Amino acid sequence: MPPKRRAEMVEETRAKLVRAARAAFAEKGYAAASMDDLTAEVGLTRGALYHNFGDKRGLLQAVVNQIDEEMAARAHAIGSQADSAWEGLLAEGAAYIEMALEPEVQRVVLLDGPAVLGDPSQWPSQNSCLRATIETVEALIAQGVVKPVDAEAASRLLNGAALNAALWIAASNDPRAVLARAVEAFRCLAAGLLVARD
Amino acid sequence: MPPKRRAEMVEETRAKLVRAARAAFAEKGYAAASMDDLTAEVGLTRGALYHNFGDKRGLLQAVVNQIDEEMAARAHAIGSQADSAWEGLLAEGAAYIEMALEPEVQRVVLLDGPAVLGDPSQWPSQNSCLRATIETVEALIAQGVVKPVDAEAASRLLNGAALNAALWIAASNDPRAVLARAVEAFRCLAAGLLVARD
DNA sequence: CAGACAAACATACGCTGCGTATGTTAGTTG
DNA sequence: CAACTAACATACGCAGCGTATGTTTGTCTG
Repeated sequence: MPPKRRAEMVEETRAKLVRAARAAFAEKGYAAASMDDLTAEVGLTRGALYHNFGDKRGLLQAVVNQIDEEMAARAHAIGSQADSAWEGLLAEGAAYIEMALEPEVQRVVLLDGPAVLGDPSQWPSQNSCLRATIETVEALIAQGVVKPVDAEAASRLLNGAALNAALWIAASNDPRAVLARAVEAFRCLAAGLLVARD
Repeated sequence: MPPKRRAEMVEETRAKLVRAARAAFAEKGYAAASMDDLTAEVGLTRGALYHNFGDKRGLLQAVVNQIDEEMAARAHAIGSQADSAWEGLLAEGAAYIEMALEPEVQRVVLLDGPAVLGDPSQWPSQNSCLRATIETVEALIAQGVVKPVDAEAASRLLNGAALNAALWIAASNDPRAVLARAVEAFRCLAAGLLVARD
């Protein structure tokens, strides 16, 4: 094993802290997660935490950024393999809803994130999911598939709808059934963006 | 002044606590609001709080219920004076977006509420706003104006879209301008529920 | 290559704040 | 009017965050 450089050690420490925080925040929620327990689980102390991330919020920010980027990557991968750009948008929305079913996403990104860090669109990660949706909508407008609406406004509402659907599904007794209802309603609403039909 | 009955005193105490909590939660957020300061402002101590509401969460629940009911009443009043049921739904949505601009609603009901109390639809207040929207949608379906979609699913997504729009607006530099963009996009999405157009 | 310097943590401390256990007062009932 | 209880206030313990202060280990320079 080659001797570890300083930078590598730091990166490893940060990664360990973020990994532990991800699990703790998802399981207990931000407020109930103890920084002492968190750091001890990976053989560190709070000293490492406050050195690397400033404070508890800083750690949450790092966790949120990581998850958010993973979500955007997954959503984009799913959306890009659809037959048409329009179907891509719908698939992207459905994927977003499904991802939000994971406790990590739900608890950390959708519930505690906004409450502790404020409006998601102001986050450093710039809410990757939102940006991806905006680009897709803009492309659809350019293709003449979607009406020349405000792409950002439409994307934000679409994402908001998907987000709320996810909360609904997660709290339900029969997630699979509710998921189907939510996706159907999502497709229906999104159709409002299309140019005249029939 | 007639001698105050015991029940009246209790009701007055509860009202004072809820009023103080509303202000404190809206201004500082749930986590940063101190129960000591809160109660002292209305000449009480934490003893009164834990006796009447059980714990800090209980107080938040009471505050949320109160605001939620006020919102539903306002939205219903606005929606019911529209020319048609369809315009009523749109007006209701717009009203919901506008109400969410108030710090009280935004901070307490939309951010801290879900994070601390969990999914809003599981709240004792049953999320009055959602119920109102569902009823409106069901009526529109019965009238043949809206496609026979899942009323609950559609209502939840509509509300979610409005909610997200509100967060966006509140964080923007030019709320009035963004409000207009959001309402326009909302009308556009909602149109997806209509039966065939043109 | 030795000494200085700073980064990367660990340790120790204080303070805030929640919840609870225990008092105290005032109203209600038999 | 005496016993009882609801409605608070007071007092205490404890967890947890942030910070101030050590300590070690790498890195850089003359």
